[in-house]
Amino acid sequence: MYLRALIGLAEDGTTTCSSEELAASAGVNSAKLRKDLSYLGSYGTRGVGYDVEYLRYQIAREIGVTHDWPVVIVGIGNLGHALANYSGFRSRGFRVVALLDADPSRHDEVVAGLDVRSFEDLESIVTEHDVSIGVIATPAVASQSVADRMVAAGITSILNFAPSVLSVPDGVDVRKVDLSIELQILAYHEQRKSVATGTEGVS
Amino acid sequence: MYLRALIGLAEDGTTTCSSEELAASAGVNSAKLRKDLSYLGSYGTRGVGYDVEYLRYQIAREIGVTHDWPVVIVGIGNLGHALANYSGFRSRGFRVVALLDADPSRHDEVVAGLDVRSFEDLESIVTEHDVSIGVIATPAVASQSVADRMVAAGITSILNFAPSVLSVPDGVDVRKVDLSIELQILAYHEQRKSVATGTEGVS
DNA sequence: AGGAGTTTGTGAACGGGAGAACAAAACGGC
DNA sequence: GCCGTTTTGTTCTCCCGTTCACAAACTCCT
Ligand SMILES: NC(=O)c1ccc[n+]([C@@H]2O[C@H](COP(=O)([O-])OP(=O)(O)OC[C@H]3O[C@@H](n4cnc5c(N)ncnc54)[C@H](O)[C@@H]3O)[C@@H](O)[C@H]2O)c1
Ligand SMILES: NC(=O)c1ccc[n+]([C@@H]2O[C@H](COP(=O)([O-])OP(=O)(O)OC[C@H]3O[C@@H](n4cnc5c(N)ncnc54)[C@H](O)[C@@H]3O)[C@@H](O)[C@H]2O)c1
Repeated sequence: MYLRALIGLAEDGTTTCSSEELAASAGVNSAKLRKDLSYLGSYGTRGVGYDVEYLRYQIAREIGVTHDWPVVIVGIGNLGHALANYSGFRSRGFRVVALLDADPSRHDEVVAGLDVRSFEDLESIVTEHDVSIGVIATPAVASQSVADRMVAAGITSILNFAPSVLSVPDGVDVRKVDLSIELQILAYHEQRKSVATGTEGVS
Repeated sequence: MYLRALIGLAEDGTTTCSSEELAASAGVNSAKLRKDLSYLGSYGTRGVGYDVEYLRYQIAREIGVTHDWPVVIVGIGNLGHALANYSGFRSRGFRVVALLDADPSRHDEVVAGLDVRSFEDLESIVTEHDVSIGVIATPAVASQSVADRMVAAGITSILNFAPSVLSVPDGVDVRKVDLSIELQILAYHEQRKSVATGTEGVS
């Protein structure tokens, strides 16, 4: 988030910023920001602040987005299409190298300039492009088997959009994005608001 | 997540489960599960476990998904289409009542059985359907102005997919889903793996 | 009826993130 | 060259979520 805020500041022509300004752009407390940055090193100047371009590079280097990461997306349905068409990944250091789907009727399609290919091609694509990050956008029932194949093919980081709990060997990272849960959390707070005001009490 | 795990167990015909089983389904520690459930009440039976159907209802009641929540989606581009077409929201207690977009050329379209309507209709739709939850799937530059309009119209919970920091009045909840950040976190861990093994050291 | 075996609910310990506060360091003016 | 001002880097404290561990409670078998 700090990296994104710095890119925004750089685009606005800002060359230097204080922890206070940067924290405001990122939506956090300035003490937290300074502490977070201190884990990377002492890249600021006391009395002055941080050099936007310099700090931007240091953070990018630390999180490993100085070079592009190849990514494969499996499951080119509603969500897979959106992800494939999303330009933001490219500009943030990720390059979608392949779109895979188990349904042969999808293999004719070209999405975002890429052929949708057979899931069977996973291993060869991973080897060819040295892919370590995979995105799962299949239905929940298929997600575990897709994850297993990914791991066997050599992928060691998985972003899972299916509402499922994946089990993977040690050394493989999984992050889950669960949109229904996000809405449910909002609904929970909404309900508490209405109960508090008595607008919509549930018997 | 517990609710989802319970629904899965119920579909499998399980009528009773222990904290250990349910925790495994949800991917958490069993002590944590028991403590979490204890905040809702004592719905288990010692020596036996939890009644799946009963606990399912109790959790659903607590988080407020016993009745449907109306939702509006603003920004019917790549992501908005996917969200509108997603059937999982409906089955988890959410009903998309309107799709809004600022671009008039999109207003002809019908997505998932709903007309794409003008963003100007926001206020009347919110009032008519008593909507309290809004989803923002517009570009980042538009997200703050969309959020402001939503809040003015009476929406008090926002799910934001744009990579932006929204500022809203007290009493309004915002949750942010940031897919690029998720990938960056995976890339960071990937980089650390390669540095550790010396495969891909960065000078 | 009573004891063995299970499983929940919860008190206590632990760990870590977040914020307040302040010393150290850099800059600028004179 | 020195002092006041600004802002970072870091320490200390607080608070909250997670986990362990165990007593209480329930079932089943004899
Ligand atoms: N669409 C959304 O906005 C949305 C929102 C939240 C969560 N999700 C989740 O994301 C996942 C995808 O959603 P969707 O709406 O795109 O579904 P979808 O049905 O439109 O697409 C799923 C795609 O996966 C492919 N597939 C199925 N099994 C496969 C396998 N074993 N290997 C490879 N490909 C396979 C199908 O052919 C299909 O093209 C689901 O798990 C869903 O719950 C989607
Ligand atoms: N597509 C993805 O998979 C993806 C992934 C991560 C994040 N995002 C984020 O989600 C957002 C949407 O992404 P997208 O790919 O769907 O973009 P998109 O450009 O395809 O769609 C954006 C839509 O918003 C509409 N819009 C613009 N300004 C508006 C306004 N003021 N009011 C109402 N509607 C307005 C546009 O007409 C367009 O239809 C972006 O912020 C993007 O960064 C998308």
